[in-house]
Amino acid sequence: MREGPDIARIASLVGDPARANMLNALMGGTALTASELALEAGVSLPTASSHLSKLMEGGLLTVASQGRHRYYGLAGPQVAGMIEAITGVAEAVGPKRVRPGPRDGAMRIARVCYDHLAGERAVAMLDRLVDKNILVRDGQEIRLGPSAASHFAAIGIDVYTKPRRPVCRACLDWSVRRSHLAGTLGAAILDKILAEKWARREKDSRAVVFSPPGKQAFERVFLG
Amino acid sequence: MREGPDIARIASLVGDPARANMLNALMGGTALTASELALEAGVSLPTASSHLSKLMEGGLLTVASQGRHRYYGLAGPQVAGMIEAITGVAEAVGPKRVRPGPRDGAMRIARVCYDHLAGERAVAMLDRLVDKNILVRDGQEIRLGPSAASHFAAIGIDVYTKPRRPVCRACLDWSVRRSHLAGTLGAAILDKILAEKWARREKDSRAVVFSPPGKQAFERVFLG
DNA sequence: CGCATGGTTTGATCCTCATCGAAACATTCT
DNA sequence: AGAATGTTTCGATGAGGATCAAACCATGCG
Repeated sequence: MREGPDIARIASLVGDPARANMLNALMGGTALTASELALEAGVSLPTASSHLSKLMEGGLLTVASQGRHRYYGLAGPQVAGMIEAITGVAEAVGPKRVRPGPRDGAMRIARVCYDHLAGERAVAMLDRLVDKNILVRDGQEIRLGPSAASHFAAIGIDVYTKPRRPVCRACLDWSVRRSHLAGTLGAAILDKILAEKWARREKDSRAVVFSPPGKQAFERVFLG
Repeated sequence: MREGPDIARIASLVGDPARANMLNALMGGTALTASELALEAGVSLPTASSHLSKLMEGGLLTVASQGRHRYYGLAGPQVAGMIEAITGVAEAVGPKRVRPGPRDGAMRIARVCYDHLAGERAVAMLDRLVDKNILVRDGQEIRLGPSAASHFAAIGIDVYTKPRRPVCRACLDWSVRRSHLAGTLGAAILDKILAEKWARREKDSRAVVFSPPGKQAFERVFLG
């Protein structure tokens, strides 16, 4: 009956279906209002509000009040990583995989993980960037290589403008069980992909689907 | 109200204090009997049995019957990784850190993570092994370097005898937020450390405490 | 065999917590 | 100011599930 950090408290927060749905929705990276989350979770507004305050108190969420809207978002990358880890286990032990459906395939290839790209394509990208010595792995940390600044500047990404969070971080991928790129650079790359319309977010899903020309452009820039 | 893998189901399994205590105990790596786990969780035997069957059904545990004993253990490294991830969040958001006590410090330095060593000392070891090119990072995977076989053979660890699991794996450390070494090699090294009596398991804890000469020996072999 | 020990099943109890309707509060728009 | 929309609080209801005592299996020992 030893006592460590209160793991049961955190897990039970995620353990309610309504709250799990909310967190899943927030894994999309965009902050959502209480009403949107209520809809997402399939519960009434008061119920959702109650859940949200519990998640807030548990430190899993942050909120930004803008006028009469309150935008809820995940508290940070660590929380996102935890959700991914739980998802991985659920995926592995879940015998309920009745419909591996097309959307599921799309998720494996590319999806949003909090604020950056995940999935096979993202894993391949990080591998290639490390191969080309543009990024350098240093344990769990990832550092910028000598040619990083010029390389990313060439495609319109300034790696020095957002000093708050670490620029690069590794994030474990639940579908491939390898790392992909997180941090501000990861976020900037996802922005770029969406801004250039190389890919679009699937409606009501974390899946990211590339158009054929978009896929080519992505491969030319990041896998070439 | 999209439906992914059943994350709430898994999280709610971990979300009960009794079950969380059991899982925590099993993070020590050794399989335990139902009675031991009941004691660990602070509940009666029937209650524990009920919890254990739930965890089994959820796919988080495996059991091995030996005579009239039933030894329960974690289902695999992925489950262990999930627990570590949840622990990390609980640690981060937990304002309840009333007593950072000495045992907590020992845990940060070195502890057992399922079947291998974790903590600052383990992170330092992996860094050094990679620096010396004995191991080679390849994304989340870790491969053996050219001199690996001879290097480990010299200290009595045969890296080719256990082909079932991957030899090396990276595992994210919750206290340092960097990777340490898992896989069969990680397990073999922990075995070595305990066999040579360089360190001993703290009673009723995951902490691993090195004796002064043991620490020197460890540093000579793995950090030299 | 019969007895002890480890483990599970059953049944009953109790309590937490998810849920929603109604009302209160807040903010923005007209 | 008043209406409309977004959000939280309050109160009551209900269901799920954690708990243990007692009875029930199973294995090992003499």
